[in-house]
Amino acid sequence: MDKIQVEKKWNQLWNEQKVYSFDEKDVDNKHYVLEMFSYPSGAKLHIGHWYNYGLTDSYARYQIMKGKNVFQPMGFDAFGLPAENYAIKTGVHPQDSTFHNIAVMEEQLKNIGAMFDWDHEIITCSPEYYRWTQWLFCELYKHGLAYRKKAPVNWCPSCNTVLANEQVIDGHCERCDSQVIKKDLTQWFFKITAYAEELLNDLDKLDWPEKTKAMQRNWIGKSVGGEIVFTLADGSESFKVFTTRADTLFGCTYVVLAPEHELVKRITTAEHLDEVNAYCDEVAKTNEIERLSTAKEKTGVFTGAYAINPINGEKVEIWIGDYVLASYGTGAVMGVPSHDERDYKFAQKHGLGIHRVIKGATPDVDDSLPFCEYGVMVNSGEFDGMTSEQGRVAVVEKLAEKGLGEIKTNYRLRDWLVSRQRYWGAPIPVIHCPYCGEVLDENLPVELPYDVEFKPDGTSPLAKHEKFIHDVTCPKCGAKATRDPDTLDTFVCSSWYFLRYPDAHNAENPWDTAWIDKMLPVDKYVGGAEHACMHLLYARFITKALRDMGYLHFDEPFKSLVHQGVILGPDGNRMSKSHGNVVSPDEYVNNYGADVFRCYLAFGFKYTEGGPWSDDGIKALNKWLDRVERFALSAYGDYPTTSDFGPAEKELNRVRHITIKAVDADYPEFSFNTAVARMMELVNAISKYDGQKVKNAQLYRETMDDLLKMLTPLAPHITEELWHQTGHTTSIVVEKFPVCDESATKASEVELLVQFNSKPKARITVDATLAPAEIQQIVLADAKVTELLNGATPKKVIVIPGRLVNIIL
RNA sequence: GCUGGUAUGGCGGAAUAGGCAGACGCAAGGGACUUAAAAUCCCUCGGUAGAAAUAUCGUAUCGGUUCGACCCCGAUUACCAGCACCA
Repeated sequence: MDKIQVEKKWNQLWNEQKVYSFDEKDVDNKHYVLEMFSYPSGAKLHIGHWYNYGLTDSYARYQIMKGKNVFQPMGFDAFGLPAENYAIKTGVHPQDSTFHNIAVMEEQLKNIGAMFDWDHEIITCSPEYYRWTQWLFCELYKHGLAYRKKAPVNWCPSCNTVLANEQVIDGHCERCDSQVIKKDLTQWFFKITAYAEELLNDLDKLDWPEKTKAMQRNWIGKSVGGEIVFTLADGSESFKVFTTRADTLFGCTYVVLAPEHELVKRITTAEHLDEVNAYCDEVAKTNEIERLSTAKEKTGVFTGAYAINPINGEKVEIWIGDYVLASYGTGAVMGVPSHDERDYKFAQKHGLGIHRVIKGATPDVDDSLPFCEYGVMVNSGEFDGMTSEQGRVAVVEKLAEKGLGEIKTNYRLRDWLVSRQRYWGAPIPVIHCPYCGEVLDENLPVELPYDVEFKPDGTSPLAKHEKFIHDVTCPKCGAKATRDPDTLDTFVCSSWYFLRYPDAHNAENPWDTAWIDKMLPVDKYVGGAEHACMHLLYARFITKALRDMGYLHFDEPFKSLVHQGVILGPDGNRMSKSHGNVVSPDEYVNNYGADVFRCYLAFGFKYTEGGPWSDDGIKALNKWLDRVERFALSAYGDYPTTSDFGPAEKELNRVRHITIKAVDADYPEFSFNTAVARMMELVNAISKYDGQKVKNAQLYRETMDDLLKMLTPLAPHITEELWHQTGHTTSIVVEKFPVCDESATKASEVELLVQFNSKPKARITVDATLAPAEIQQIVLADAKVTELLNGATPKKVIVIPGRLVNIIL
């Protein structure tokens, strides 16, 4: 068969007849399968697209055959920096290049032969979509979850533009390689931290890869400790430190404030002023990457001021040091050199005191300093003898009595910075009024103007657009006002797209609540692991926020998640232009067809692992599919038939049903490689019996039908062609998956391994239905076994029916 | 450093629940068919010893539990990924 022609033919027919469109009436039986949508780049589909979309489609096709009403939409995450950079370089407008790329990519995606429901397609850069992204922003704002504050951002001094975190590679600009600096700008944030606790707790409910859940837990970084109040020695002011080790408080010999701490300016003594100012200036200049480097020496300077340790009244020096982060906890820490690695180094360098207050709980614990484990409190007054676990609570509680401490939970998670000084994104729907301040513009969409200039001069094209920025009045008071010049992070667009798909053409609302309550959550979500702490976390947050606003009534967007592995270049490195190891699927698809290519991706890798690309096996899959074709045609050809059902027929039938059982278990697990292997075994069995021993054409044909059905999720075009060539008139796509006949899978006799002291010694074939006691009797009576026993009496006999008999002497 | 993961032939990878390690395929070697090639079909294919039957070793390393361990437990090593001065 000419696979390329066949694929064209069926693809077209399926699309015309909408063989597999979602049935909205049968929503109770829905199965929402979603692949992460992609950015419409100018390049063609790469192997990763095929791997994700092709094989997830196989999963979806399997679910259809199992009777599920599958919803599998597709769309484009179409805003983003590459199109804008392309515009700066070539002058081609992002809107033009993006829609062109989308048209090209749609065609390519259709070639895969996936059953995407294009009627529900969404494109995030179209005003019909982004008006609702802007609506989302407004809703978050109204509910206190969007706010503006001054914050440091990544700034490339050479490109004169703000960079996203992902564009900063080891502290350098990914485009021009110059060092990125920090710049303070007023930015919009989403208050994801309000959901930190729920985002953490609900992970337990999810059928997600453990490593992804672990990454999110890590990212959220919950830490339970205490806030402790230190008062200045002169009694004028106080400040708090956060610690998880209040049990070490008696060992505190100094405190350190972040250089940005608001107290620094007021408490520094005249004598130390120059030094402190110089240090703060220096810190402001160093970039964040350098500052956060663990390798860097712990620097700091003394402010000249003193504070009182509230637990014992001791006077301790107040230092500033750049290893203390202003943005975490209280921006101040206590220094306990005896029980903290960093504090120890800091104290040694600056000649600060070291008092041991924790002893190892057992004598054999290493007593060298710093001792950072939990132990038993010593030199701690009334707390002596308490364990660290008890003490870290007891000390805070004691202080709480005097109002000098409280139990406190901190999270590492920060609020989500969503402003971008870019053009190609959804405009932030806010108007700045000189009288009313920031005011939402709810006349949506706030459309991106088309006629903008792309110059890398540091100002976003939007900010320079006179009409967009200034031709606006305040919705509240009507005064002349200005628009917010920034656009939203593209992750905002992708944080809710799965909610829009089921109701993609709703012009009045972002969605119908009753409808998406039925359609969601997504039953199977498939995409790359690199989104663990970005998209997957944002989407969960937005879902929970919308739930609390009443727009939907479920807690989590993605019930079950699978990460496809990464297909690497043949050299084992990630495919990239700079490595020169990019393999294009086109050549293979053009030579062998989409089905062969998909089958090879299925067979050659463990799906969740991926691995280096190698095309050694692709010919083998081509050959194998040809083989399937030959057998299918021979079964339905001029085949001599009888109604015999002898041993050969029984055996073929057995393999057939074992295969059905195995493949039926493999597909839902994304275990495509073993599914193919099992089907190859069935073909081998057919080959073994074909035309020689099996004379029963009905069995042969039924077996062949089952094989084609099992194979159709992976090779839909070829199997559809064979299905029709063998006289069927329905579409195989909507056939039911074969059902395993358990009774047929059992052989009447089994070969058991006989072991002596766990070493294999003999093989005995017995009736498969025998009970262990009967097996033991037969085995011990066997001639070979009696010979090997040589008169000895076994101490013990272990019988595993269907497997082995182990005789212990 | 922390967290998670991985480690099985020449290669990609199997192994339900602790029960015959290496399924399935690739590569390699041999053979049939053919003038020849392609295609197809058959056989061999973890190491060592042996003509063979067979013996023996073997799932990163070391140890343990068990009649029996790729699988469970303890320690170690290497690699991959994410986070990384989070007090």
